[in-house]
Amino acid sequence: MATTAYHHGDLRRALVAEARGLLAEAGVQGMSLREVARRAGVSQTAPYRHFEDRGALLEAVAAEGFGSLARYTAERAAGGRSARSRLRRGSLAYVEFAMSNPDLFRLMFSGPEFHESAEARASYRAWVELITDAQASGDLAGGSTGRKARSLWSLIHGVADLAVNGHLADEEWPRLAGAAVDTMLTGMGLTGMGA
Amino acid sequence: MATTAYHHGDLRRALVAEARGLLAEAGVQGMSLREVARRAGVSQTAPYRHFEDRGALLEAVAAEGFGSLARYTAERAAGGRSARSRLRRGSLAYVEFAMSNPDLFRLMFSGPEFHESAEARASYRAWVELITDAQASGDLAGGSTGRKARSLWSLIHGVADLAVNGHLADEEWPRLAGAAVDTMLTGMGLTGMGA
DNA sequence: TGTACATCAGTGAACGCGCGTTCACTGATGTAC
DNA sequence: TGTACATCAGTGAACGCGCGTTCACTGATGTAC
Repeated sequence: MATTAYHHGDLRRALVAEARGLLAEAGVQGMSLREVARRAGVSQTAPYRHFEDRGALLEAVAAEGFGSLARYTAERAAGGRSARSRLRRGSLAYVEFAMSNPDLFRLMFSGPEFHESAEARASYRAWVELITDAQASGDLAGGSTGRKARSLWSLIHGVADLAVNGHLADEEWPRLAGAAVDTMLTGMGLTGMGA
Repeated sequence: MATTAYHHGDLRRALVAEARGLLAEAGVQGMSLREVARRAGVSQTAPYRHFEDRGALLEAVAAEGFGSLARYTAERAAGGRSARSRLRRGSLAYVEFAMSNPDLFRLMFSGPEFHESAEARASYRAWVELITDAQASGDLAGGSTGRKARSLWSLIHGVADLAVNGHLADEEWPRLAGAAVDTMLTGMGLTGMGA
């Protein structure tokens, strides 16, 4: 069943996985449909059974990326004991994800066509939930939850994008991410300075 | 002199200008050396007299972009009457520039090879100067000027990148930019709330 | 002022490229009876 | 349980593509004497 020529079984998933790997190795340019097919052990035209064209495969990879990002940040944030700590940990995780998957991160945020997925929406919702959580605990003033979520997201996305593209030194971005998030939370009036 | 076949006179500059225009029309992918040459009214091989390869032309375009960005933000910031206002106006100008030149902005921040120019350094220095200015005026506490500059830059760069790639609604990013910068400045302890 | 020559800045033909995509096809699977 | 047939998921050859880049070249300019 694993190596039958016909009826691969889960080719769609396999193609997305190979595409993600190739993307990490060779960048968006290097992610060719033919090489992805080769790696999946399938003919060059087989992908067309599952994706309309190369762009559709890229969109699927981006969607999967948003899923991974949302899961990673949520998991890391959950380990914090205070609202501030959860926000800080989630933020740092976002940048770490970007630095670990630079080309995937670039793809995800390289145009409007890549964030029209349930996964992309979920990754935004993660920020809203962290803020809601901080407001519910009484550490953060209520109101304009969305605005606060987008402000924090913008900040940490900016750190991530600058770091990924080499504008911030390797030894600086972790400290900058923490300090900048702290500054912004303070500006929002967040109480409870505990780490 | 304008239309002599040989010895164009200022071909290098013309090529960068055409490349920037083509980039705006067709994106990075669409910016082909041959089309740039065609638009400059020159043979397809002429660009090689001035640029080692396509990548070198892209780098020149990015450098020019950083120059434009630095000039635009500095000019707009200079119109503010208080330190807070200058920081706010410079920030908004940064996002406006990105929204007016989305593909140029994407190119400029699409990899480490595009910010190794004097212009790129100057555009970062603009932030340092705005912060230094705010500290000198006594509105902002001294110390860690670079850290503060990079924090603010990260925030506004994040707003710009998210807006450019369609993650923020058209009617929201100007308000978000203003509000988020205000929040961060407040977190930094900036006094003088005047607009 | 004129001539010889080096240098500079273009030309235009040609190569090679892997790629995305279309096409008509065939082998494997599932279902109705 | 067997057979007929529809459907699904692959194959492999072929086309066309504009592109980046190399090459040997030629026309224009500047300078030494």
